[in-house]
Amino acid sequence: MSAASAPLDRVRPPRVAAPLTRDGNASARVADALREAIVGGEYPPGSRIRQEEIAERFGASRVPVREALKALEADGLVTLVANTGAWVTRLSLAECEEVYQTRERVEPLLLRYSAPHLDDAALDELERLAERMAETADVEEFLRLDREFHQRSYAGADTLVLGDLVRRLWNTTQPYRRAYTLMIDAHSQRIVHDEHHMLVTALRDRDFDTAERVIEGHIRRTRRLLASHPEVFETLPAIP
Amino acid sequence: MSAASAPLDRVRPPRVAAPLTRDGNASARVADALREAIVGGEYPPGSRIRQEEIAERFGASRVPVREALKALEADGLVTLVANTGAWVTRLSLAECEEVYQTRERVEPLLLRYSAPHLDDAALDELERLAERMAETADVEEFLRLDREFHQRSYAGADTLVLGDLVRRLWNTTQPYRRAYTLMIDAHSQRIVHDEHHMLVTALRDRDFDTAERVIEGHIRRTRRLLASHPEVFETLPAIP
DNA sequence: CGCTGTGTGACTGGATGCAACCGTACCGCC
DNA sequence: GGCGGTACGGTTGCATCCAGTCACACAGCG
Repeated sequence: MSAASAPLDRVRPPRVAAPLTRDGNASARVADALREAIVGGEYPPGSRIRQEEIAERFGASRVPVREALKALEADGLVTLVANTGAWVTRLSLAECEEVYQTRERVEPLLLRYSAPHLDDAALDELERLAERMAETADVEEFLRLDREFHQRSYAGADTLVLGDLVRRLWNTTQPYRRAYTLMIDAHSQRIVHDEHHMLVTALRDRDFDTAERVIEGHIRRTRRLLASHPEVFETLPAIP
Repeated sequence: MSAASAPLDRVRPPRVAAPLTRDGNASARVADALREAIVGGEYPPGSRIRQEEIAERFGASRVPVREALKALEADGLVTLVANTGAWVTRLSLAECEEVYQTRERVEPLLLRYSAPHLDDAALDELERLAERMAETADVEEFLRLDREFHQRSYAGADTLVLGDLVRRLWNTTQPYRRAYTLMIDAHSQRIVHDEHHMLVTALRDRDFDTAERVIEGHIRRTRRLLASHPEVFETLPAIP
């Protein structure tokens, strides 16, 4: 190929840095907004996504919408079929378990990256979030707090690829977490609270090995709980 | 939003299935070809990618090229900067170690999915690949065989998300694997061969725990070897 | 009454053209 | 001679237009 000659070619691009909330880029803006809408439950798994509808909704043309869909496809959030359309990715129980097993292995690593950099203020905030989770009865609030709790526990990691990976895994499974959160009883909720508390305690003690084990067990228990509610994956019954 | 009314909306899309080598889709074709070109070393990390050049090369317009770039960005292979351009993602040593540590945790899991479904023929093929690796002196051949060896060891996994994840991790680190392969000595190469052989043996014995440990150690050792050659990441010196 | 073939509608995919932005180089000024 | 401002070239980003494809529905046939 033609050797790099123009000076611009040698400019170092900024490190990927901020995958969320970019600026003047319509394509990225649509991608972020659509991702948020899907994760927020507005478009449930299996629902059709029409390019024109999205374009009109976000005040853009269909071209940036298509680019956003391509990006979200790579994220695993939507499934594209050539010449046919786009749907919000629907996971089977087996696929969801895959994601959770992956999380069991990966999130302890991310926690290991993060933990040493969490100061007392951050840990206090974690504890406060855990308390608020125990008090709320609203599902959406519970999900939001849960997500923020874990995200903050990873906030100390100045990693670039691992954080994105974990975020992707969370995003793709968010709809199912929502569905099963609706059906967990007070006892299970109590266990979640205890595990979060154990995590904070381990982090305070600078006992990172224990912290890793706690988060791993936390995810594993959730996976098993989810597997015991397969009906979550059978809504939207298979079409003939 | 408007409730799904058109019958098409309820059609179940085919499972994500084949992310590689799709058909009439120009965008996907460009993405695959460009991915292969990057992984193949034709576009080294840090090099500029001009849309028009790619479009002309693959006989397409700039629109599918941009969609392909968006997908590859989500794959972590290219880095896009708004209104500026696209570059092949360049990893720092720290980022590369992140990817390798992730692989250490994830690939044993994928192997666990795959191993039970590998029959004698598959294991024979693995052994044959390992032997050919020991014989070859060509770097590209070595890399190709190594990739195929590991890919085949995961071929039994009928997983959908994990396989893609591992493939992504391999792709993003391929250039660095190539760079350091050029500088490993006969002793290290011998160790690689032994580890591959140990893996096949464990698989033959249906000793999956050992297989997991072997693959984990294999990746860890490679990571450390790579960390001992930081000069790999200092080519293309940082621009002022 | 059930099945097959064809027509129509709607959506997606791609190409072209234009506007906006960035980086570079040149020129004037301090 | 060094520095700041400005004009230019090149590239990216987006909107519009057109062609291709798929799904659905209806008519015709067995």
